[in-house]
Amino acid sequence: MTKADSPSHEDLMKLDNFLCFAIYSTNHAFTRVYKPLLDELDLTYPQYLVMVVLWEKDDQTVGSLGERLFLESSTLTPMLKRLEGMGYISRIRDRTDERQVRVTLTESGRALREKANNVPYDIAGATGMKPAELVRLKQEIASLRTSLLR
Amino acid sequence: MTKADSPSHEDLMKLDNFLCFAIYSTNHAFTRVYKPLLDELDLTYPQYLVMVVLWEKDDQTVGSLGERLFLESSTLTPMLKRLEGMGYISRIRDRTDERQVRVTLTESGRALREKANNVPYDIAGATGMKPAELVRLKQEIASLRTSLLR
DNA sequence: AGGATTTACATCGCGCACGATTTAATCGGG
DNA sequence: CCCGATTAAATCGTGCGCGATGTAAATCCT
Repeated sequence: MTKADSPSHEDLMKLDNFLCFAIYSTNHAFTRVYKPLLDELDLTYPQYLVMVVLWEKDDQTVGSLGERLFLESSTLTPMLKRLEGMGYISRIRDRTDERQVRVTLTESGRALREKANNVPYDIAGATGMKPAELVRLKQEIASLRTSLLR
Repeated sequence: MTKADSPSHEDLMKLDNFLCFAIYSTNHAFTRVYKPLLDELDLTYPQYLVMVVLWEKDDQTVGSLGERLFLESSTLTPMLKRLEGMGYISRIRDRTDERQVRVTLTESGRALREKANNVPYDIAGATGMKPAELVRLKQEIASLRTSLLR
């Protein structure tokens, strides 16, 4: 394929030219880099993301967590039960609207934040990218996500 | 955060500033976009990636598929058994090295390629990006993956 | 007011995905 | 030639992740 041409069909059918596969495999790579760091906190990677959302804003419903993380209640409910079992959060039905479950940090959950302080720096280091590059790439990918969900 | 500063710690702890989350959530978004297209082929998204690898080069071992896709045998073995059950591939122990399993396309597996012809175009369309942009972004993300796995 | 509809979460079944372990085959050194 | 080490898959247990479905509460509508 030359610079001026559109990719040929043969090119498009090669795995290495799939943007989705780049994303897919890089996502797995991130999970592997996070693993040893999160093992210290007894968290999985998705559980860590939930904690990040709660550290940012405590006392949210299952629905609002799902909206933030793009996850369904069928994914979150079991995850939240595990986090509750570990003592990091509590799940309580909302008094005024019993359909909703309010998720709040426990003391232990708030304390965990300090232990997790270094994680973003370690990860940023593993990317080998400069902060400004990271921000730009992140933004590009986020806007791709928006296109896909449109 | 101003243009000249490094991100503050508070910034770094916000979910929206996580490159990993952009990747994670965009990966899920891709899965959703692929779903209706792949339903026609009776394939899941990871199964489709396996088929793409085999369409590119038939007759591979479980190990080489895993190297290509960054997956372990514990993931591939059950997946390959499903694809075999659907009649798209066959799994046969290598005569000369009985430790290896050779994965080859069946006639039905090769035929499926034609039915899948339009998929890359539909996906490219859903990204809303120009071919050249797609290639550049894909390359950037692939090199990020390389850094992470180093 | 009260039945129909909508909303929020939970449950279930299925398919990844991995680490740890197991099994079987091959390789290598003495 | 044989026994220990290595290699390739498979197996097992755990945790996402989703769509379809269920359940109960809130809301809507006349």
